[in-house]
Amino acid sequence: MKKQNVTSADVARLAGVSRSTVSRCFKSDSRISDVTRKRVIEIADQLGYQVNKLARSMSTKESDLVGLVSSGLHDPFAVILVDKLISTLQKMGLHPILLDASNEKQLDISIKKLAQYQVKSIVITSGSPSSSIGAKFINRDIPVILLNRAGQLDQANLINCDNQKGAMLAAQALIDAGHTKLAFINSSFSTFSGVSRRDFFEQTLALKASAGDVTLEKINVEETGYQAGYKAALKTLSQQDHATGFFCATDNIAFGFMDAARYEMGKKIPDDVSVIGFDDLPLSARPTYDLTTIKQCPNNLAKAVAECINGIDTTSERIRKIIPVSLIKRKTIAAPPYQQL
Amino acid sequence: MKKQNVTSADVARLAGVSRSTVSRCFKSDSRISDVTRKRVIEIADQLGYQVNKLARSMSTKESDLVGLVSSGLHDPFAVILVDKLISTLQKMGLHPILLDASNEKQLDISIKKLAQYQVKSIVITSGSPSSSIGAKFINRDIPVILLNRAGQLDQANLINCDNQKGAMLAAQALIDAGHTKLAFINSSFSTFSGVSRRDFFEQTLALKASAGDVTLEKINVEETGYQAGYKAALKTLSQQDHATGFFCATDNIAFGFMDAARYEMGKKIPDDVSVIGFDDLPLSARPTYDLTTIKQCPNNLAKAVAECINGIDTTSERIRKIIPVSLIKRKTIAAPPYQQL
DNA sequence: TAAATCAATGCACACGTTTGCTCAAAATTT
DNA sequence: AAATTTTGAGCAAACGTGTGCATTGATTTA
Repeated sequence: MKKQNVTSADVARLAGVSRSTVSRCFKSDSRISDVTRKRVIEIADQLGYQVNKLARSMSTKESDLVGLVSSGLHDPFAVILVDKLISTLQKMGLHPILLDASNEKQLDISIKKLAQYQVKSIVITSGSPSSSIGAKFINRDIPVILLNRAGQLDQANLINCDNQKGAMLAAQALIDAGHTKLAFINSSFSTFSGVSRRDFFEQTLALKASAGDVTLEKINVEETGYQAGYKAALKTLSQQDHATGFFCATDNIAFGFMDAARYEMGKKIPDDVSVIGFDDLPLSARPTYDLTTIKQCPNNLAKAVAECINGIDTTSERIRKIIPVSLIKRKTIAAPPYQQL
Repeated sequence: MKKQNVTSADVARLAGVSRSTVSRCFKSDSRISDVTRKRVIEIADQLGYQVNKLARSMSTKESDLVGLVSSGLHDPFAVILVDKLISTLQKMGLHPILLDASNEKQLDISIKKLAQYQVKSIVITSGSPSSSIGAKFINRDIPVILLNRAGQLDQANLINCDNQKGAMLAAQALIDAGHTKLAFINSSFSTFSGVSRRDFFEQTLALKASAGDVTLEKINVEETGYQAGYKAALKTLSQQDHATGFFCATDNIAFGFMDAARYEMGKKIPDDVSVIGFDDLPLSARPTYDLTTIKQCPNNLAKAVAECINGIDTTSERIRKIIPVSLIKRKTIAAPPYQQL
């Protein structure tokens, strides 16, 4: 009992023109007299006619559809990023099909289907899809954009926030405050961003260490996000001679760390321990945490993706883009406590 | 320089069969000899052939695409809900196209495009799209599902959490603790859920009020979410004889309320004021808040949507579904302080 | 005024599937 | 062995649109 779709033929008949003319009325470039166009559009509206994009795509071999794969919306920064991505794409007239990558098996199936929809491009945010899957897309000439994610794929376009600069700023901030016993907190299921930050952090310290001596403890916990930070605090702060300056791979981890430090271990922040995060989530600015952190701007990341998608047609070059970060000073870093005489 | 798509004709040629046969090999129902099917599929795999869903949809007039409109991912509960929706739909072999409804104008355009993609159904989560838009879809026989949202549209399918029960439980909890001066906190840009909870809260109190006397203050603030709660606390707690039992329309509002109450107004929770929220966000269980709240289960909501989408083919009846809620007792409700002798 | 240019529109094929109908061969029944 | 049913597979039309080419009438140029 489905109502028959109203098609271009219908409006053509009513307008007394050919289907071609109707078709051209809905594209900007074609030369159609203003008077005809106006009449046709009017009749189309009246009939409730809508272009069938599926048919159009088939004919033009182009599509407004974009695949957007994210490993669930559990990580708060991922949420903000996806949100920005969606609205940015929408403004460009592109339509994202979302894919959940939490379940690797499901993902494998679904990602294939994405190709079946002839998506214009596929953007993979930090998460777990195996690189072999991305390769499949490249085989079919569907451009792949890796966002804040490892770049195993040679042919993919890469967009990353400046983890190196961020890690450097974090190191600098802790050292400037006088800390010498530092630690890096992360989940052992960490994403590319996490290990990248750790490596650059370590690297920066190695440079500084020549001046004074600075120790670095690398802590990985078999949890993710908030829970990882929580567990990490329990573990490390119970030790006799624990570190005093903590760089958490993400703000979310920092929240867990702070909560456990305060409520379970009775530590004061920043009096007893200093903490710095990465992301600058909205929650970080709230009085509960007031977290000093490295800000990466989702807007700029989204903008870069947009430019990348548009640019892909024109250039065959793979794009490599680094998005700047900055230090946001709040209230979780202070001088280390006066400990041993 | 686009690589030519490999089509069913290509695999047909190589397999020495007709296109029809290839087509039927990828559908379950048709009668094709096992040996042919196996050979065809093998060749298809080898060629990297993928069904072109656009073409298929055009032929079958069916689509795996589903429109999912949400007013941005700012509200934390919305995020969880959307997340569950995406993974649930994915499991069903459906592909959600996400639409951001924050910007009403953009939305109007984008939602039209959704129809152009011949979506199987469109689900609108709590948010702002005008009801007239929904009506457009119904005109085109695209089923509309309203999720936690007002049901102005007669022909739409409705799925809501049990706001009535929730409000009742909240009222009961506060009254049982001994509170008589109650308040309801909400954003003045509130969604349907918010006003619904308020109305049921008031209604429940009216019943109780016959027994003892209970006052209700309704507070609306010109902010949203966390900020609304924050401002509300500043405003109401500065008054001489303020309420002691607060029902916040959402957990997120409750967080703002608690933060302001504690850090700006110097109140202790639950010693000075009691708070109850709605949603049961993960954050509510953390020690920072440990918020007593009404839990609504995103899983069940998503499941209901799934069933609804599936059921729509078979029955022409509009679906009305209420999803149960429950009270989660934590640490933000206690007896009111001993105030006036 | 004849020739050349141009603007507006129609024709018909292409895009990649699905599916009702047809048909031949094989299998089964009488 | 003849008649019937079943099985496997091909033909061709349909889905709704875009677009190169052809056509026609109007306008400009020589």
